[in-house]
Amino acid sequence: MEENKHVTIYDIAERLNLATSTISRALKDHHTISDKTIKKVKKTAEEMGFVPNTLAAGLRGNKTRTIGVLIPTVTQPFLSSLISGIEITAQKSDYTVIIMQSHDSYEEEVNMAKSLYSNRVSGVICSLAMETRDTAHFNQFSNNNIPLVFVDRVPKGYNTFRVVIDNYTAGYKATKHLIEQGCIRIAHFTAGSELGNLYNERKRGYIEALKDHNIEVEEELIINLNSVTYEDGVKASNHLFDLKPIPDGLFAPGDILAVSAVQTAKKRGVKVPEEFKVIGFNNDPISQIIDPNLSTITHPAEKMGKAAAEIIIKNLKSSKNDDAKEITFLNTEVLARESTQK
Amino acid sequence: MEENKHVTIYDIAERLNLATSTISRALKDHHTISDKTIKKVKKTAEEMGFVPNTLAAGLRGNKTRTIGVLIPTVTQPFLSSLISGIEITAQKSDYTVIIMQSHDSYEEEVNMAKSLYSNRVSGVICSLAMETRDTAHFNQFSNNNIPLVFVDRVPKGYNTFRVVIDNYTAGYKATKHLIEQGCIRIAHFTAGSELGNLYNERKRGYIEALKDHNIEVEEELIINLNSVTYEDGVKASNHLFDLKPIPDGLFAPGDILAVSAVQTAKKRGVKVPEEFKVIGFNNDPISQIIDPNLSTITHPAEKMGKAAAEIIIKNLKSSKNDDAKEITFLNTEVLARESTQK
DNA sequence: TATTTTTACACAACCGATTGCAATTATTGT
DNA sequence: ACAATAATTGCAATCGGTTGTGTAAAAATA
Repeated sequence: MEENKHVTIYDIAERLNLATSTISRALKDHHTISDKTIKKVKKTAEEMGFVPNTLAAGLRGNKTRTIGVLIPTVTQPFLSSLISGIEITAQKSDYTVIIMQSHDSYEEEVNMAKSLYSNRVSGVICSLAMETRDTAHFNQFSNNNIPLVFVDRVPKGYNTFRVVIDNYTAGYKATKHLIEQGCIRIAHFTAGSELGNLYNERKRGYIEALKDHNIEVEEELIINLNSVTYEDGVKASNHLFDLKPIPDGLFAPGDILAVSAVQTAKKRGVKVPEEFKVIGFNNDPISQIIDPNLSTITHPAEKMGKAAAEIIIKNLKSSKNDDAKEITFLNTEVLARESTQK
Repeated sequence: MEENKHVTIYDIAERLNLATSTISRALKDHHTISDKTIKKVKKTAEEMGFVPNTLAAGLRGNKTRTIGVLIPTVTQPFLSSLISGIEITAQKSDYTVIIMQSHDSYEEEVNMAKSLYSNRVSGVICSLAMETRDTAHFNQFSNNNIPLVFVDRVPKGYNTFRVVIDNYTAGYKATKHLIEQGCIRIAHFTAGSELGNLYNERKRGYIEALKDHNIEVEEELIINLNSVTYEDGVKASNHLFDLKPIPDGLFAPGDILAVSAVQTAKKRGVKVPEEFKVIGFNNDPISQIIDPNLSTITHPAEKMGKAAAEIIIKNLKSSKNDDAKEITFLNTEVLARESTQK
């Protein structure tokens, strides 16, 4: 149990009779240091087990090479894939990732944002909490020139980078797919959230698709959920199956909801897809597990993570204060599987 | 677009005509500072939008209140729940969590460990990569008195904290359950990994359970997988169903594998659970989605995360150099669902 | 009132890497 | 051989909190 104190560049400097500045430069191949010295320093550093202190460097240079990620939770497949993408890209450029969960709480999001700022992250990637209604807590980043990228659940009217899918089009595609499979009375689950209102967009797509195909929009078939959970999905599904006649299709803006509908249908003796076709959203793992396999809309989580991280890194490199905070749209596709088969 | 420079305690000190030391102490309610001053300082800090620089504090105090988490991936349900548990506990005690993924690669694990050390994390929670065969890269933590907790996939013969389940007993229970449900020829999938060999333990439990119930252990029914993936599960399952007669039960040490077996069974016309009963492991979300619902063994991911984080935090508080690195065993249970019904 | 004890705050070093600038040494040209 | 230039390396300040120690003022005690 030896108490190795951390080895610093001072230790190396002493050993080699050089200045710390020389060590510092040698370690990063600065051109003013001779090759001989560089080799010597690196060798000694290696021998002594030197590991640079990120804090010191970060404090001095005011850059930490750290990307803060602020998301509702890590346990949703979409979000953990998002993280994965961020992390892979970050790792390539030698960035570290700090992850914080808001648990969809506004208060926690505010605290976490402050904590990220406190840690002087170089950039921030965020997907908004459900509860969040204003974005003042993100000003500390914008004001200090810390690149900020919102992903998926993004605020309106806030000038930052955004990486999203076109939820309107996706909703349209999903609904159109159901129509093409023969549905004429299509139900829809939705959920209200003002800021990161991707459900509204999907709903808009749903409605437009119906209109374009001359199908009447029935308010009774659009069910507003309190939360996007399995339980609420079951409730809503039961409600649908209580109707007479029941609808013949459902566009659920999430695979969990879709699965809850399929399972509720089974319980109530409704045959999927014969009597009731379902399309979900996200292409979560469960969509391929459930029987019948769930048709769904792809949601390129990992790609979105990569894109977001790349924006941060690129922005940090150029460091020019682009005022143009572009929006990156990633593509989505219909995955036609068993649950919407004719 | 105002360029607010970060507000520091120097700024506050100047404004109030006080020393930075006073500011620093006032902000943390040091007893040598008068209440009046404390209030004044806090108010001003608030007004000026002061956010402490974690780096500076960490550098000086050599403690960052950061917990490093080093795991194979964040996308497995077990691991993302583990993170969730860690994060919840950390947040309560005002710790930050840094997450890094090894992607089951030894090399990456070594790099990530170095990076965590470089970030001077206060503690480390790790679940080993599949590839990892030695633990030398963790010595930097032990040697420097940085608490290290291994979770789930833990190394043998390395004196650190460990939070695990009793894989042997869990394997025994799972197998016993199958026997109780009437199985007499029980197959088992396993996977080889030397260091964090939880599969070996589960297998050991499987074998002992068979022996205790006077059932012959047939090598032919124990299949060694290269990886714990859906694809390899399908292969192995097909292999089982090629046997004559086919086994009547399977203990799969992971729900993905179990699901792959159930789905392969369906494809090949084998009825689950009538002809073939299956029990999985982990209680992943998919276990409740698949039809028939999968019997499984609970794996208290979030609890394990919490336990691990608590160990770190407790250890950091007492800071006494406990040589006793206890092992925390968490409980597992059989969840009997449809896939093993008589 | 004089003296001791508290109370409240200031001073300054410190953590470890970075970097502008000065200084030294080596190299080149004439 | 000597100035001029280039190549190396050293010096010292800096980032922003933290903390041991010193000190002046206020309060308590004699």
